[in-house]
Amino acid sequence: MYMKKHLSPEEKTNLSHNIVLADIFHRMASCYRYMGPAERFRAQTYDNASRTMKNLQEDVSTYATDLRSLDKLSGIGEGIGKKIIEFLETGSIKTYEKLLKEVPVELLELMDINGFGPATIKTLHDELKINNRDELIAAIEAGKVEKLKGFGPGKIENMKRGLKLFKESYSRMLLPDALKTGKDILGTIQKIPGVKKAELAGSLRRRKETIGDIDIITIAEGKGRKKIISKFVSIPQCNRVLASGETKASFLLKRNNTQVDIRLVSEQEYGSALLYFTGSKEHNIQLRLMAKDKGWKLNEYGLFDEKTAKRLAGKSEEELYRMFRLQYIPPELREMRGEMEAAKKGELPRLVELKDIKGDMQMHSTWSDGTEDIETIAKYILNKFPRYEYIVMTDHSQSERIAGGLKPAEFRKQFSEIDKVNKKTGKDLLKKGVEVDILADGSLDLPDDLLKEFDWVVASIHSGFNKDNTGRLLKACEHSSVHCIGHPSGRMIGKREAYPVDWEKLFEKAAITGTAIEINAQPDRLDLKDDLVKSAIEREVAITISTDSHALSQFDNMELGVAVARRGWCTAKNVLNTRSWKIIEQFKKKKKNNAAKIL
DNA sequence: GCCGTTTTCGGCCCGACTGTTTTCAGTCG
Repeated sequence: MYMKKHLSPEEKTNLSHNIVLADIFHRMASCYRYMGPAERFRAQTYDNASRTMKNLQEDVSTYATDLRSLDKLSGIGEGIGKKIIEFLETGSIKTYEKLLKEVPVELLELMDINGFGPATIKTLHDELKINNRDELIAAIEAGKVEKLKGFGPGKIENMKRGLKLFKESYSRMLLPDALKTGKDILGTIQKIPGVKKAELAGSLRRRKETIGDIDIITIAEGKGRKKIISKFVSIPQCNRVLASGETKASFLLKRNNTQVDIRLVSEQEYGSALLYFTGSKEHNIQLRLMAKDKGWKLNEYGLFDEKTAKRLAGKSEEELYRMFRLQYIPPELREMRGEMEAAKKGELPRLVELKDIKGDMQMHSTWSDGTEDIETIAKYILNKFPRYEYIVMTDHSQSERIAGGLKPAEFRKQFSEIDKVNKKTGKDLLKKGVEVDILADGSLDLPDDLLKEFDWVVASIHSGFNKDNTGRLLKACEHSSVHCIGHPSGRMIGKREAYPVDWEKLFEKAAITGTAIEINAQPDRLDLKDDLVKSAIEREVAITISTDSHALSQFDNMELGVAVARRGWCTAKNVLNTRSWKIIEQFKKKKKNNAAKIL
């Protein structure tokens, strides 16, 4: 029996058991799904267990004192509980190893691509002996697939699209995964004796939505460097060493073979190294051109006079930007989207920060498809996010049957539940909201008289992506009770492309009607994306940042939403939920008046 | 494999959409 009572702080912050188990259970689910309809319920069970693992607050080993405590977790019973314990004790699961012999793992990965289900993959495997992506691509090109029954041109087109998206996202991690991994490695490295300072650089520091590799800059002087490098490449997360020299090391991570590059620099060089390795490449090229123009030279070691080779700057990024007579440019803006010009004029925005956020504008409870009840959520927020003044409960409306969407009468019941919890906690934290479906014709999924009763109405498209989405969204904006458009583009990063929308028209309409546009902070959505956020606020559209949480652990995703807002040049002023609820009430009032004028 | 004021068996969200068909299978959420 796995017995562990006390965990070191290091173990507590290491979440990788959860991530690995979530991955294994997901693959087991795919195996069972592949085996056919008879196993579909087992498959679903494993997918549930996978989700539970992903959403756990603490490492699963803290729960795994015995089977009974594991059993309390939702979707974990005797069978899966035993497998978790087996994994913690031995590092593997026999049933899983056995399944992998029956179903090639590469086939399972195909199942994660949009348009590929178990039946499609089984046919491809059985009829054409296809085992992986490359063989599938070859078979499509050779015209073999189109000869199969049920594989018409439309389906093949769809498959090609899915494959293309998959290929693009294949080698990149989603931002939150990369952040977690990066911080984990950073923590390990900071503990190595002789490391004075260490910081994440690269696209991770710029908070791009997907991350290819992890860059870390560290300060370490002189003699001890060699020793430090050898410690670097022997940290437990390291799988294979690619390079290991005097000033830098590269290795692949055990978990997913992501590359990690580490640079050692002196204190004098730190700022220029950080600047250089943070990028973007285009931003750096621009800076180097400016340096050259002034008779200087800029590289990762510092800023130098070209003739005398005298060091002019390099200790900090601030110092370097000052030399160029530029405002300090935050990493999120270094994408050559006008930041140089703005910094020259001193017109860079003061970007919104996580601490500015006063509330969360979208979340789901057990009333629809969330995992926690309203009271649990309220208490959690009061404890974990004491600075929040309000959170808006926005369960699904009736059309979203699969997500347990609520009928009008049920929303009214939920209203009194919300009142009850607010009374009980003595705080006016919870607001009555809804994520109402925008139907195919642009009408809403709930009657107008009910919509008027909500404190906050988010309108979202969930189906019928090939309809006139622009028209539907414009119509939703024109509705006097709609305060915000939820996950406006409908994209799922690496899985589903955004549906086509005429963004100019939408932003114009949102600005005129006074409808807010959401930045949805779900890791695979990050929707609206950064460049569109920038064009939205240029047209003076109000932005909200929401986690769209379905579990307690997801409230932390606010950090990601704020990162997108920052990459989209948002100040606190652009973001509605940096304001008090009183101001939001004023926003709503204006919206109502505007909509009345238009209609 | 999980779950249980229909509890140890027998269910397990179910409708929309798409592309293939010409009444349906597969996929998605």
